Amino acid sequence: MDKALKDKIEEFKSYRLDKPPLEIIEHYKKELQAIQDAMEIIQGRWKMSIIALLCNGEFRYSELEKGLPKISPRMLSKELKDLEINGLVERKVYDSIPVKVSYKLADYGYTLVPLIIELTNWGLEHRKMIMKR
Amino acid sequence: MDKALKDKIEEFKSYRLDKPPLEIIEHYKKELQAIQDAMEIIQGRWKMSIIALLCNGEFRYSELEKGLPKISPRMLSKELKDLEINGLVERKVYDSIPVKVSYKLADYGYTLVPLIIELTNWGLEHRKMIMKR
DNA sequence: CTGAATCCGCTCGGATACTG
DNA sequence: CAGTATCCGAGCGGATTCAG
Repeated sequence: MDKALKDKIEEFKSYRLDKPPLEIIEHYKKELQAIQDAMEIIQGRWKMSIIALLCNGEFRYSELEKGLPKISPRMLSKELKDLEINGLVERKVYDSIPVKVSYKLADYGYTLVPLIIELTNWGLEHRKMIMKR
Repeated sequence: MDKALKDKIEEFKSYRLDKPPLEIIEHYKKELQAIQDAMEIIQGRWKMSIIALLCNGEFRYSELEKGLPKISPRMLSKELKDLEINGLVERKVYDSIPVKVSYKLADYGYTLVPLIIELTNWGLEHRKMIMKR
């Protein structure tokens, strides 16, 4: 682990509440609830991947299938529906033949961008770490 | 939605790759993989909550149970084991009577702090949004 | 092309009881 | 106190087939 990271970790540790455990639990209740709320939305193997793709533009159903090579149509359609219900994704149907459907991030979906960025960064670093071992 | 947020969203949109979908998929492959790696680790209803608590100090098993009122002992012990295997959490046993076991974040666990922060922020905002509706 | 329908195994996660 | 053991249901998620 390099020094910059070690410093960073020390900085993080300094954020700690530094109280008896039961007091921490009491003071931290609201934040903990927030985390559980957030996790409920982004739960599932595919949701964040779909959102991350859509951060970069508009995609058709079949394009999303290409971007997520291992997803089954059942899952893709289910996850998209979930995301639409939660107001994160917008679905648009073009009345052409054959039918064309495109998905894009709703404005509300863009509020997840900072999270996506952190997730990506951590995932990249994590992979590096695993490779080293 | 307030103006500051709208501006933020516009800023995010400007990050977009702005290429044909299939090219985006190609260029974005590595990041997408990173997201899936990360999600695999933090997957599950309780993992991030446990890590978030441990960001604030050291907790005993029974204290964690108090902090996560709805978790069953089976889940708590399983999730803690997962986190330990992934090098995120450290487990320490004190040979007293009765036995005392404490859990704390490993250094590697602290690398998740930025993610926790974003998750918390988004969860708090999301809750506000839901309330308004 | 964009899914919906069906079937099925597996794991997640809860409830309860029990142990060193 | 810190878990383990056992049982169970619900839903995740894959594979395949079919429809508009």
